[in-house]
Amino acid sequence: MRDMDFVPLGLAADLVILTVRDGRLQVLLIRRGIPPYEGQWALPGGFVRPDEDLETTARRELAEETGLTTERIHLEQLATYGAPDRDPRGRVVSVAYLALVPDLPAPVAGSDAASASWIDVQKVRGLAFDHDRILTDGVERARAKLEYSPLATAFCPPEFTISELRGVYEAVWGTPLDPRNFHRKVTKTPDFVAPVGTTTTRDGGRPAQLFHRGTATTLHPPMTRA
Amino acid sequence: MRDMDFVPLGLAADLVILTVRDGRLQVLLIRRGIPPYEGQWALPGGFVRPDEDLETTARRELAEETGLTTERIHLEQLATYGAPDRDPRGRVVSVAYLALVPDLPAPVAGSDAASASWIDVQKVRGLAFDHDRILTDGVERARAKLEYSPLATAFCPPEFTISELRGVYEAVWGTPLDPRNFHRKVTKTPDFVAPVGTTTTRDGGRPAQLFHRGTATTLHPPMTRA
DNA sequence: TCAAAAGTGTTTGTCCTACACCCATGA
DNA sequence: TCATGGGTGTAGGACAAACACTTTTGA
Repeated sequence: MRDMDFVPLGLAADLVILTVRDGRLQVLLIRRGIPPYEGQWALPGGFVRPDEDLETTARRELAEETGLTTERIHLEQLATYGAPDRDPRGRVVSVAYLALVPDLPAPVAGSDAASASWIDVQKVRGLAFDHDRILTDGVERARAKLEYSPLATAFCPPEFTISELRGVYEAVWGTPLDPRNFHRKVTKTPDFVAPVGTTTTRDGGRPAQLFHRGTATTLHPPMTRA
Repeated sequence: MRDMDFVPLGLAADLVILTVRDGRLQVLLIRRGIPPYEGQWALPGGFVRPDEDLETTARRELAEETGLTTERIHLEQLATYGAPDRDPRGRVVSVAYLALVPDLPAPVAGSDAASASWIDVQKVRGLAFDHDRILTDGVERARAKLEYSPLATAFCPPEFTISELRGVYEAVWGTPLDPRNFHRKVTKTPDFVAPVGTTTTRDGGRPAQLFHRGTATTLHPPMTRA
């Protein structure tokens, strides 16, 4: 690093916000109200303010788009995209973040002027800028992380059943899993989940135990895709 | 993303360049010749030029510091660091890259004015800026990737023996591995390595087969740390 | 002949898969 | 009572750790 050299450029934080709804992996997109790419779908995001940390920007945008208290939301840096021609307005470097949120009880309200919607990840094509690529990277990250981390719980409400957790894996990976073996594996992996002590019949059939997140940060051995 | 908003800021690419020498994991550091942090060790890096892609900046710096043709060098984006106060000169956002290079036959020459050295990763402390953190993240990434990718070969010359490859794992992970089981596992994992057909006695003892990289991009099943 | 490293065989235990089977509820 | 999902048991196979053993070189 030599002299300071302030090239004129914009610094943005864009968000890949994923959730599982109706058994399908979905992403929160906004429809752009202004050029460039007016009318097209894009990832939510915004410019980093002076003296604002990158993650603070991301969390602020997340709160604006989802209307949620974001303290308990999983948010991690994904990657940075800086091709010189990625934004027709000029040089804009975007730090992308990946957020995993539970199926929201409240609708996506108050997301300023632009209209926001949950869209099936499978159906998304033709996003503005290089957002197709960013989304692909985010989904791939999420798929990989479910294998060796307890991150699937980030898609669940505070209390969940084992089959709800299984539904997350099936939606994100797009493959069916054996309910019996899944149950055994999850409950036997140390600190993956912890029993609450109560049961629910919201999934039908025999009452299922409720669990909340355990304290594990990595899974040994990992969960395996079919 | 709303209006263009060009906050004055510097955009830099910093490099965590790792190698394995003498059985130890080492990182390339430069001693800073100018303030801030004058005289302290830091990661090599430099500012992104206008209209230059981020990875191009990283590869240019890599070539400058190592004197190598960088085409065959493994280089991947690590993470972006943008705390407002991380550089006392002003707002500087740094995109960090991780490079894995073989034990260089040629010395580290021509790295402009600053003096560059290979330092044992274990012994590094007190780097300039937030470079301790960046280095830690880079080493952690390398350790994790050896498990499920054939990336250990990036530390090896084009032709290598199985025990040289094992030496890479032992150095990066800091644990001894069973030579017999390691040999079996590597040679039986499809497309991890491919036999050249010749042998060498440079490691002493019975001649060892030489291998080069296979075409695999992920390892199934993964290599396991002790 | 000996040391050193390469490479193979074998045992033992763990984990995964597949599926038979039983349990507890609502309709 | 039946349908539905929750949960346990178990047999068979794949794989990993540990280590005895053989092979091929240089000194």
